[in-house]
Amino acid sequence: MTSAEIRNSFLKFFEERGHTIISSSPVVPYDDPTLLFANAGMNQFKDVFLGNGKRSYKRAANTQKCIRVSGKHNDLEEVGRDTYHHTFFEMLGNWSFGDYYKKEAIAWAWELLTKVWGLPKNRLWATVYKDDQEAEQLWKTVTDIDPSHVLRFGEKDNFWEMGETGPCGPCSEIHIDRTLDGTATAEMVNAGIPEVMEIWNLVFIQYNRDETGKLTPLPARHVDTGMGFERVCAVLQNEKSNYNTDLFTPIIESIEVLADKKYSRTLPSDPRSVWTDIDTAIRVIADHTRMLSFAIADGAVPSNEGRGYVLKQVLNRAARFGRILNFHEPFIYKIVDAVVKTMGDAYPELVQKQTIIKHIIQTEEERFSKTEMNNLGLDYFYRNIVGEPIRKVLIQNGTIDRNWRVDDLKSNGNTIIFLSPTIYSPNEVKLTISEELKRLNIVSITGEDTFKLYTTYGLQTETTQSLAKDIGLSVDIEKFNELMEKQKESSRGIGRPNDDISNRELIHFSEATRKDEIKSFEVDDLENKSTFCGYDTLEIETQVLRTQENMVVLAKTPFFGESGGQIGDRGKIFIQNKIIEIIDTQRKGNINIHFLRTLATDLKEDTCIKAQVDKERRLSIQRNHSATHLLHNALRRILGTHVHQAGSLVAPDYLRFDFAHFAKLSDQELADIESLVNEKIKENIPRTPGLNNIPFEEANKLGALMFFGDKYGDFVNVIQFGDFSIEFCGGTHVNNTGEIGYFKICEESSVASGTRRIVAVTGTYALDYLIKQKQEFEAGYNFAFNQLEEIFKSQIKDIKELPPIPNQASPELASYFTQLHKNKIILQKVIEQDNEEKKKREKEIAKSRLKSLSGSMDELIASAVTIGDIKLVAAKVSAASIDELKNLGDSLRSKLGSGVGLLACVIEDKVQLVCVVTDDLVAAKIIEAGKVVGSIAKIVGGGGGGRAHMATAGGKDVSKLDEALAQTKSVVESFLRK
RNA sequence: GGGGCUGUAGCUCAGUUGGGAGAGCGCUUCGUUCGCAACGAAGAGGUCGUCAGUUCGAUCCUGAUCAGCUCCA
Repeated sequence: MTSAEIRNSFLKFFEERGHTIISSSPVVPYDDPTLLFANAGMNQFKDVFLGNGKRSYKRAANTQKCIRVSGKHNDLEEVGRDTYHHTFFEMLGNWSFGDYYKKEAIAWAWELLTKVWGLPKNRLWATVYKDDQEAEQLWKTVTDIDPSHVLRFGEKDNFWEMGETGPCGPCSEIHIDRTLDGTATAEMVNAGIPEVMEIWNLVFIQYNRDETGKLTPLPARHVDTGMGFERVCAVLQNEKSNYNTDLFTPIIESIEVLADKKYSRTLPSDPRSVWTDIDTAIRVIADHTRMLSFAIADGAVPSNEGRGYVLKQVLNRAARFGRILNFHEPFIYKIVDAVVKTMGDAYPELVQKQTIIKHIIQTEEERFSKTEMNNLGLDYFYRNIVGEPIRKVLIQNGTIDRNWRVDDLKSNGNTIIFLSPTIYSPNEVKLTISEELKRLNIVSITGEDTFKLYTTYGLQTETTQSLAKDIGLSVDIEKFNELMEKQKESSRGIGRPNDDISNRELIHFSEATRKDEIKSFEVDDLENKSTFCGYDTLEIETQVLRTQENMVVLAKTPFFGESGGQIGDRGKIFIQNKIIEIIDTQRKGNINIHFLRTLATDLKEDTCIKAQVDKERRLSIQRNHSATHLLHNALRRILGTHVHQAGSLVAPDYLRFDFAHFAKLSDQELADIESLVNEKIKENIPRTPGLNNIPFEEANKLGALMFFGDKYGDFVNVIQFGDFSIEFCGGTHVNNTGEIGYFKICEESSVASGTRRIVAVTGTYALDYLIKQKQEFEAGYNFAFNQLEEIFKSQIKDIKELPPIPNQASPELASYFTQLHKNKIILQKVIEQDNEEKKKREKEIAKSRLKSLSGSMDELIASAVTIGDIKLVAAKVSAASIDELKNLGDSLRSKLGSGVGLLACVIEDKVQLVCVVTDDLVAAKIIEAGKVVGSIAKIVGGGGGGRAHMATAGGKDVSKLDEALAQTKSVVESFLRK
C-alpha cells in the first residue's frame, strides 16, 4: 500500500462509520498563544472538550499536520539520529463528541488494523489504564485479541491529561511487535524498545480535573484517538525505518542527486560505519525540509522569536548537517520541490505556496551562511578565551605590542598566530596553544565561558567541547548546565504578551484599566437579553439592563464594543433632559458594556433612554476598517499570500496593521500597495449585502479569509467587496469602497522580526495628513531657502508652489502626494549639495586661519618666560572652535622645541583651554599637561584633563580667564617642585 | 515575554581612570618597479546607528529608540 492509499483507507473507514472528514487545521495555530505549533489532532477541538464550543457533527476523523520540536518526548537533537523521530508528522485520528465511546472505539481500531490493513493479530498488544476494567473487558470481548496481550499500566503510560486541570481520562494504546520472529514479551511493551512500538492511542475523556486535583465525571464523554501516520506507513510497507517509506524516499532521492551521495539506509542499530554520518545528515535534511515547507505554507516565517525562532533553529540545523554532505551554498530550498511532489496532493497549500516557500528558505539559508562565515562564536573562542591570556603575557614581556591581534585561527588547529596589523609585512609570532596554556596553568574552559559562547554567540556546546579537546582543555559542562537551568527558570512564567496601548487618542490611555474593570461586571445571565443593532442603525430608544459604577448594559445598543481590532464606539445617552457621555464601549462575551464619563447614578434598571452613537467618529472608524481589508488583500496580491494578519487596530484617526512578512517593504512595494488600494476605492465597489449571520459552511464556500483558524461559531459575518476582498469579520464597514475617499500609508516599520507594521490614514485624515505634510515641506523649504547659496536658490525656485489642496478626500489626492514627495527629494538633494559646498569652504577657511594663527605662534614663543630651563607660553588666542584650539596647541608644541604651552580662548561664553608639553619633558616625566590644565581650569570654574603631552579643559567663568593665565607660571612651578 | 552581544572610513575592524578619531585593505595623484596579494610618498573619505541626559568636555557613562546576531520561554 502506498502512503496515499493508507491515508485514504483510514478516512474512508471512518467515513463509512458516520464520521465527518474534516481538514487538518493549520500547523501554525493563529488563535492559541499557548501553543507554538499544532502538535496533535485534538488541538482544533480543544474548545469542544473544554465545553466552550460546539460542532455540527458528533463524529469526526482527519489527518492532522503536526510539528513537535521540544517537549519531554521529543528533542530536536534526536531527530535524524533514529528511525522514527520527526519534527513534522501527520496524525490520523477519529473523534466522538459525546457520541460513541470505548466499545466502538476499540472495536473499530481492531477492525481497521487487522481486517482492513491485515496486521497479524499475534503481533498486536493492547494496554489499558490499571483501573479501567471496562476497557480491559471490552478488549477481551469485542475483539479476538490474545487475552494475554492486554496489559495494565499506571498513570504515566495510560492516563491522559490536557494540562494540570481540565478534561482527562484513561487511554488505551495499541502496540506492535516488530521483532524478527514475533517473540516480544509483555515486559517489552512500554519499555522503550524500538522493536515494540506504540502505533495508536485511544483516549477516553470522561473526567474534569479541578484546581484541587479532584476528578469529577463530565456530562458528555468523548473519544480522541491519534495514530502516527509515518509509523503506520513503515509498518504496512514492512520497512524498519520511517525514512524508507514512500513518504520520504522521493525526498531522499532528491538529496542524493543534489549531494551526489548515496543514502545507505543504515539504521542506528547498525555498527557505526563510514556511512552513518552521511545517512544521518540525509535524514535530518529530509525531515527538516518537510517541517519548513509545511510551517511556511501555513504562514510561519523564520525569525528571532517564538515560532519563527523554531523555524530558524530547524533550518540552521539542516544547513549545518548539509555541510557534512558538502553543501556550501543554499540547497534546502531545492529540496522543497520533492516535498511538494510527495505531499502536494494531500496538502494543496504546498503547491499553492511553493514559490514563496522556496524563496523564504533560500533567503534564510543565505543569512545562515553569512553568520556562519562571520562565526562570532569561533572568533570569541580563539580571540578572547584562548588568545587573550596568551596575548597579555606576550605584551607584558615585550614580544608584541598592543596592536597585534590573534590571527584568524579557524583552520589552524593547535597553533596560535599573532599578527601585526600589516598584511604585507607579515610579522608574526607562532605558538603552540596547548603549551602556552599549560604554562599559564589553564586546564579547562569555564562553565561561564561555555555559557556565554552558547547564549551570546550561538556556538554549540559540542563545538566548544571539540575545539577545547583539540587544544587539550576540558569543559566545565556541569556549571554550564547549571547556568542553563537558571536561565530557563528565569525565562519561565513571566508575563504573556499584553496588548500595547496606543496614545494617539486620549481615550486609549485607560483602555487597559477598562479591560480590567469589565472583569468584575457580571453579564453571564444577560446572554440573549442584550442585542447589538449597530450594523444598521446608530440611534435607538431602549432600556437600561444593568449598571455598575460607570458601566452600563442596554437592552438594545447601536454601540459597537471593541473587538477584532476595531475600537469601541463613543456617543451619548439621552435621559429626559439629561445627556450622559459614553466614552468607550467594551465587549464581554457577546455583551457590550458602555463606559460613561460619570458614575451611572442617573441610570436605574429599566429606565428608558435614547442611545446615540457619535456618527462622524463611527464613519471614520468604518472607513479605516474597510480600508484595512483592502490593505490586507493588496498586501497579499503584491507581496504574496504568505502575508497574514498578525494584529490590527482600527481607530477613527488611523489604522494599524501588523502582518507576517520576511523583509522590509521597499518604497516601490509601498507605492504599489497604496495605489492598488486607491484603485479599489476609485472603483466604488459596493459591499455585498446579506452576509450577516450566515452559516459558517456557506461563508467558507465563498472562500472568505480567516484570521484565527477555527475560532468562529456556526454563524458568522462576512465582509465582501466585489471579488477583491472577502473576509470573516464582525466589525462595521462602509457600504461602498468609494466612501473611504483616499488611503495613505504613513509608516512602515518592524514589530518583531518577521512581522511588519503599516500605519495608514483614510478620508479626511488623509487630507489632514497631506496638509500637514505640505506645511512641513513649506517650513522646511523656507528655512533651507534662506540658508542656501544663490546658485542653489535658483534651482529650487519652481518647486515652492504647490497646487491648492482640494477640500475633499478622493483618489485624486494621489497626484498631490506624489508631487509633494518629488519636491521633497529635490529639496533634500539641493540641501545636500549646498552643505557639501559649505563644508568645503569652511575647511578652506579653517586651514587659512590656522595658517595665519600659527604664524603668530612665533611671536608667542618669543614672549615666552622661562622657569629654570623650561620655556613657558601662556596666552589668549582667537580660535573659532575647540578643534582649532587643539590644532594651534599642536603647532605650538612642535615649534616650541622644549617647554610648556597654555592656550586659552572663549567660545560660546565658555573658557576653553589647551595645554601642551614637548616630548622631551614628557619623556623625562618632568611635567604632565593634564595636571597643569586641570589646575588652571579650577580657577575658571571648570575641570579638565588629558594625556601627558596634550590636554584640554574648559570653564564657565570668563571673567577669571586673565587671572588664570597670570597664575599659569606659579601652577607650573608648583608641579615642577614635586 | 525575559536575558546576552554588536553598530566607528567603501570593506574588515582597533580604540578604558571621559580630554589628540585610528589601522589594514580599497580609492585618487605623483614617483619607483615587467611578473608573486609589487614598492615608496602625498591625499581624499567619519552626524563614532539615532535621540535625550550627566559634564567645562561624551565614540566612551546613564536612559530611550532603531537595526542586526544569539540563547531561553
